[in-house]
Amino acid sequence: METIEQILESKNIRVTAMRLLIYKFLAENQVAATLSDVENAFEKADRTTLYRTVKTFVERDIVHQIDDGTGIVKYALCEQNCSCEIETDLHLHFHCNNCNETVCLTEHKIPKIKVPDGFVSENINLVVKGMCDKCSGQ
Amino acid sequence: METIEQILESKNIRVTAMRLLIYKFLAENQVAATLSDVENAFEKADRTTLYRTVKTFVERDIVHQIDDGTGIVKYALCEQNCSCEIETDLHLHFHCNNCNETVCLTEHKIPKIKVPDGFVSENINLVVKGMCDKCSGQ
DNA sequence: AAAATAGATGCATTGGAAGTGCATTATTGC
DNA sequence: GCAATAATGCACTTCCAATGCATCTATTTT
Ligand SMILES: [Mn+2]
Ligand SMILES: [Mn+2]
Ligand SMILES: [Zn+2]
Ligand SMILES: [Zn+2]
Repeated sequence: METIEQILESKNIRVTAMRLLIYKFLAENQVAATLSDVENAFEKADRTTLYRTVKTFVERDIVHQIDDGTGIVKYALCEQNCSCEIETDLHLHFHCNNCNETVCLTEHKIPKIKVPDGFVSENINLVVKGMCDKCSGQ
Repeated sequence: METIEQILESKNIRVTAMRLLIYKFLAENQVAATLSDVENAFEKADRTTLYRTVKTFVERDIVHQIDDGTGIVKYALCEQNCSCEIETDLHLHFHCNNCNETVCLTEHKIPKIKVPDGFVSENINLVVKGMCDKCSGQ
């Protein structure tokens, strides 16, 4: 079991108090978080610091960015050993139109998608919208 | 062959000069257009009018809104008889990371996607990112 | 240890895009 | 033509992303 410190260091991210806190926040959160969510969790911290911290995490592939169609970017921790590139890392995301929460369905990989001749697929974003388990009442 | 006037009227959209122009612009455009694209095409028109015209088109299901992950909404005409809802209308979109253009791949329908128990799928957004045919050099 | 360097954080400000309230103009139905 | 209704235009607001620069902190070098 790697500690958070080790995870950060393995990605050449300097360990700071703030970064540890933000990492923990994302780790404890079951749903993808917006920057505002992070802000609300750390009211004393500066918005820019939070913004840049999360951005660093994304650049170093320990957090992935989710575009669920709401127009507001959401963030979630990557799985261990995720490279954020290989096809096997691509999972689908579910956005609940009722509670507005977005979750990673990491077990649900994205199926092979055919594209026309001449097009080269490098990445795939798949978002399913509807009613989440909590909101559908079962 | 329906005229544009007939298409608008069939969806209870009043025919105005501006709306005809915007419709034609979208029809001639092979790639999905941002609001800025529309603005640039009609510099004399007011931004709000363009915004609300496109919005009306979306609400009446003659234009669909595309969220390709760039953070900027894009618009494209729906196909004839599109309801924007039925599963058979859902096609995939391709976003080129090189030229930044997004195109509808209307022939490529979105495959069935399984979601976990309790989740109810109502809509699916599938965007493939990579290199388009023009940019890949073939 | 002190100095030098690099990196992180905080504050102020900017920019872009979406959205709205309200006055004016055009269109429609009578 | 007149009244009602819808479309358009202008001004303004809100929201989030992003950046320049000063300051503080940690690391490295001497
Ligand atoms: Mn995810
Ligand atoms: Mn499309
Ligand atoms: Zn929900
Ligand atoms: Zn291209």
